[in-house]
Amino acid sequence: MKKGQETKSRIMDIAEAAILAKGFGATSIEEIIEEAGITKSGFFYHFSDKNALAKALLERYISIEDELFDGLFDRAQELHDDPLHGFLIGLKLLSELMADLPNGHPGCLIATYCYNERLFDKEVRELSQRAMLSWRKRFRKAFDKIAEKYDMRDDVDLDHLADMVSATCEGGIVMTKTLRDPDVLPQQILMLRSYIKLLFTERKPN
Amino acid sequence: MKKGQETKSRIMDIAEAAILAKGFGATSIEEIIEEAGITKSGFFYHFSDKNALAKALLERYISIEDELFDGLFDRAQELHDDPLHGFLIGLKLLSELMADLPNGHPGCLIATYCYNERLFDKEVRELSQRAMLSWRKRFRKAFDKIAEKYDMRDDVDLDHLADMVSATCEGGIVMTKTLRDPDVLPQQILMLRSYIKLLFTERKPN
DNA sequence: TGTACATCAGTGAACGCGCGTTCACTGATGTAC
DNA sequence: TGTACATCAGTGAACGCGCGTTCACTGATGTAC
Repeated sequence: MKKGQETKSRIMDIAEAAILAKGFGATSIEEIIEEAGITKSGFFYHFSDKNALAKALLERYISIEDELFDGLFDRAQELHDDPLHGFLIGLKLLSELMADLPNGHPGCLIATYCYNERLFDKEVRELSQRAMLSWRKRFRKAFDKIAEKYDMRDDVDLDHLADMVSATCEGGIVMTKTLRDPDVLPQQILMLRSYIKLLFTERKPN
Repeated sequence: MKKGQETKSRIMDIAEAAILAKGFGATSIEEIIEEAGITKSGFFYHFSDKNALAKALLERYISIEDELFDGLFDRAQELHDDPLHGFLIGLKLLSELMADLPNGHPGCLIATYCYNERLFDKEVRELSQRAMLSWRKRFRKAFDKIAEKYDMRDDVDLDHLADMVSATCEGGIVMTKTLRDPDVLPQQILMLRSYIKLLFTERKPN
């Protein structure tokens, strides 16, 4: 990586950690550059203003998260070609990944941003929104495939079921952070897994 | 209500709304007093410093939320004396209550605080933690009663199940705020209801 | 290989504004006798 | 009922600090000929 890019991503790492712990408005450029070991003008060389930092962080966060989901559920599907069992394995892998974070999940950038919405311009807010909708679509696709093969014990909307994946992660993260207990998030993911296991039932051959 | 108390709670209303939309650090005393129509010294007459405001807001939020849960699930239990069906009615009522908020849920103060943790002293952080644990205990009690009468289709820990109520609310709120869609939170509560309905199954008479 | 120029990755100093907090004060209301 | 005093619910002015942003600049590296 070129020197400029290396500095830029270091700024972003520091900023992200600070924002997840104090919110965007309470995170000053001053403290970021102090930790990064550059001057304030150095910061403004990389970001035109503070909002540009917010946008860059969110874009990076979303693409990392997308890649993570891609890799995880693709790999799970390789381990078991049945759509339901593949998805259940995916959730197990996700739970294990979250359990492996030594100090618990540091927080979801989209959640902080939603509790800081008034600070951002329309562009950033729409970026969050699009990401949430893309995750709905992603999981909806998986549930469509499952529903082709399995009957459902309860008549629930598959979009709502898809949203449950994001909601469980967001809720689990808030609880893990509040309780300072790294286990809550992975356990909540396993609770979601339990629901999906119960919800879908082998289709009777007709 | 005496005049001082009336002003104090007006300050708190304005502050809470601002904090849920911008975070604690980005909410200035200046903007609060402007909206409240008092001077800055008037603010400091009611709160010794900004942290005292944070603490007062959290205490009020927790006690309101506690009363809400008490009222709701007590009433639900009156409507159906079976512990499972009473609880399912409670979740339905909760979902309807959330659906009735015209602009969607404004946000959970505990969630903002967890994403602003570095800004608060130990006292405030422990207050959040205790509230979360008390909700776990509250719902755990309800599930214990249900589990006395019903078998479970899946062997899950009842503390984790109890946590699922808070996690669903927190996750649903984050999604509702991010998507600007008031329906997501109530629907997620109904998804939780669907899980609980499937999880518990009539005990065979022995 | 040498030179001229362009781009990269910053530095240093200054700016004006708004922030949280303090302090001496004041007018209105309540209470004791 | 009148008076003295205490408490309540604030006001007004001032403070020093840190914030985001701008601007003219610079040394190191890369590229063209």
